Amino acid sequence: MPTYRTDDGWDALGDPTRRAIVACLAERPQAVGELADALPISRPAVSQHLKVLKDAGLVTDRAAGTRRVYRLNPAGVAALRDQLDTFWNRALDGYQDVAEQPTGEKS
Amino acid sequence: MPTYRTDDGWDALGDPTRRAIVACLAERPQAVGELADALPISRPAVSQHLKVLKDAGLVTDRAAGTRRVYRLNPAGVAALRDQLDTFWNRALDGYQDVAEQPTGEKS
DNA sequence: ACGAACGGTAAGCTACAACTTACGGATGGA
DNA sequence: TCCATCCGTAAGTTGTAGCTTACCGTTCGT
Repeated sequence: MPTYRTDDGWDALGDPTRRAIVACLAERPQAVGELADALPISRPAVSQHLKVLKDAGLVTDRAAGTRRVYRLNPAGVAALRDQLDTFWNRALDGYQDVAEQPTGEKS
Repeated sequence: MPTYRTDDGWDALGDPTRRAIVACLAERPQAVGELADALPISRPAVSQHLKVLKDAGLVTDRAAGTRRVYRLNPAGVAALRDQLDTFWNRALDGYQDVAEQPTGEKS
């Protein structure tokens, strides 16, 4: 049972190429061809990544004629940020003291 | 040149097992054995993941006798969160209008 | 000082996922 | 209506990353 928790977006952003796509889309909404032209990978590859990102709720697609314009989904990004905040706060909760004071943790 | 930007922490959190470790460490600092006992993987595997997380600046280690206590690094988590915020803000910046208006992106 | 335990590293195997080429469906233009 | 373009999917290959077992160094307890 090697699956603890598929937090969607995390898996999606775990890939460098996908992060590059997200970065491109962060600048402005773009079509698949645009992204493929800006990245060193083929169009099909971009499509697949886009599918993953869309499945993760990080991007949304809009049909514009024969083109398909993808854009970032602020809600999805916000969800990730929120989760990160949780980790962060929880860490600070039981750490602040332990972290600063290496209370001479000899045996 | 298939490397766009290795944002450290992203690659680290891209793995479910590593996310589980982070979750465990978020609760409280723990030794390698503790983590291995809580997870369905061997100790060496935990060590390797810990190494990746440490290299990414997401955790720090403290020697406690024969044990090695690892803890989350709030700064590392904050860095991720900050970067996420950047994406988020940038998206909102050039989207709100473009998303609604398909400004006739003909060839 | 000896024994025991904990943790990190090395080497190897397996599985997954990212990328490619090829194909088909759909939409726009002439 | 016919052609061209764009996108998504299918099938296949390859690289890599995660896991395991085995070994070694280090540190504590007796």
